[in-house]
Amino acid sequence: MIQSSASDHDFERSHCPIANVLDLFGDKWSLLIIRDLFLGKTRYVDFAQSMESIPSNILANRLKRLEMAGVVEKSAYCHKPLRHQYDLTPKGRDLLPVLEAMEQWARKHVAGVRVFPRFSRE
Amino acid sequence: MIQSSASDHDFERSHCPIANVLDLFGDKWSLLIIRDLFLGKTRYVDFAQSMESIPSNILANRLKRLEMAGVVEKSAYCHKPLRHQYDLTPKGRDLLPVLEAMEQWARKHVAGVRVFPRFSRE
DNA sequence: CCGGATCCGGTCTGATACTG
DNA sequence: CAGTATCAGACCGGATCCGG
Repeated sequence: MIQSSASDHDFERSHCPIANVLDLFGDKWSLLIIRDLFLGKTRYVDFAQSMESIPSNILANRLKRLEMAGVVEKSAYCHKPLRHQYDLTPKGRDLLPVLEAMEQWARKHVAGVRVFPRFSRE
Repeated sequence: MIQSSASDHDFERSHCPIANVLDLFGDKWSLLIIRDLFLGKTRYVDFAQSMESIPSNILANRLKRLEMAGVVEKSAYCHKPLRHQYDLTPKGRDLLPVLEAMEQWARKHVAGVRVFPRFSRE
């Protein structure tokens, strides 16, 4: 029997917590959007202008994904003309330790990084 | 002049710590390999068999990238036949807080995750 | 102008096959 | 065992276009 049964590798993607996180945020942009949300940005253009110009289709796609994942919430803050804003949900705010850990690592190991004006912790 | 000068967006990819980390590990597999290294795996086949079969070319590519980034070290543990092993460098071991933060988040927010037998903290 | 949607070329991913 | 080769298809990034 060459095919292994499910029991002999315990950390499939679906069961491993790290893999679960990476399935949601394992790309170059998602966590940068989360970072910008922590830094107080809320509107589409704010994200688009920050972080050396993320392509607009990628931005729209990621915002949708983050919204579906329940870490970002979209709401209208103006109806005429229609304008939206994006905010972190509690689930999204719980990602702060991940960003902080990354920031610490980069501060220690990557030369020339610029330190944040501290994430607004709430 | 349509092209904007470099000075008007402060958090370019090259200066933002988060972006720096994501440039190195911002994909679905790299941090899973790091995780496996923390869990004590050292050989190519160990990685290949873990994490629901990562394609072998991707694995080879990521190992090379991680090595070039200085977080993983490759050495021969046997010369006849030639066998290699991979180990975390101190720089790589400093990624533990990132993995822990992700694990915590998944444990809280993703259903059905299986908890690690605690990363071997050294 | 704002918030995307669409199109398109190019790069990267992933599955499998193959080699030393 | 430890990768490399190949190749189709997914995804990315840049530009442009469109409705409000």
